[in-house]
Amino acid sequence: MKRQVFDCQPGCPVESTLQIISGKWKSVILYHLLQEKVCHFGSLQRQLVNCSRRMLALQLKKLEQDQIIEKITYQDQPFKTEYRLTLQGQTLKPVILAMAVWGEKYNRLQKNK
Amino acid sequence: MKRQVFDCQPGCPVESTLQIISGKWKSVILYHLLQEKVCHFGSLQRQLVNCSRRMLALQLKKLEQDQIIEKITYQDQPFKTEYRLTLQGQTLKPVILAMAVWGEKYNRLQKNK
DNA sequence: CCGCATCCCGTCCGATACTG
DNA sequence: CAGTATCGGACGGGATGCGG
Repeated sequence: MKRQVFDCQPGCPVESTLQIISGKWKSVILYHLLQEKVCHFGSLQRQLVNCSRRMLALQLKKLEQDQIIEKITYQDQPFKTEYRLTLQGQTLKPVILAMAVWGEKYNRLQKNK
Repeated sequence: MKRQVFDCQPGCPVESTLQIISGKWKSVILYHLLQEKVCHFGSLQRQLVNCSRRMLALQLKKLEQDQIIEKITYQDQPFKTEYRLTLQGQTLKPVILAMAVWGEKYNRLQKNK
């Protein structure tokens, strides 16, 4: 592993998780992949309205390098690619889900203000 | 709320959670507060060995503004401050715990490589 | 001990244009 | 449609020093 962005104590488990899912958009990408199983580059981009093409590609590549997602490219014209979670990536489900659940409750609280 | 760093779709729950817990060190801070109930500034800094004083203060302030933690200052010399989770902050427990659990498993996997 | 202000530099990231 | 290369401005975040 190259750089350790989050070394609190060596081996802090939260730190380890952050190595993988921190980074702009990563967890949101994972959230959509959890819901839809398979996503095209374009459909992801439509969901993440404020994420640039460049940024989306970068984050997808990192997730792929960490073996959280895998990519399948079809050479047809026009090109098409599919992204899906790996088995390893699916183990992140409880983490992403916990975030989604908390966020929903939080949104409801905010609305009543 | 001032800026929306993560607008995927408006109201995306994962995005809402990220508004609160994304940011360098925030979730690690919360992790320690969950374990120890009350932390002094200094003890937090000792845990987060690579977090500068400036950075720690900044993140604590943000968490305080979002009413996730609360601060108590004792005016004795030398100064002392205590941080603890608010009730609202305690609702983040499932999120942080899920991250910790995943990180532990991940660490064990890495060790066997 | 705790926390803020200032300075300053490295990186992130958006805009744009180009390729398969 | 999916992805890469390059550039330049914005911002994050470290170092340092001051003040409660």
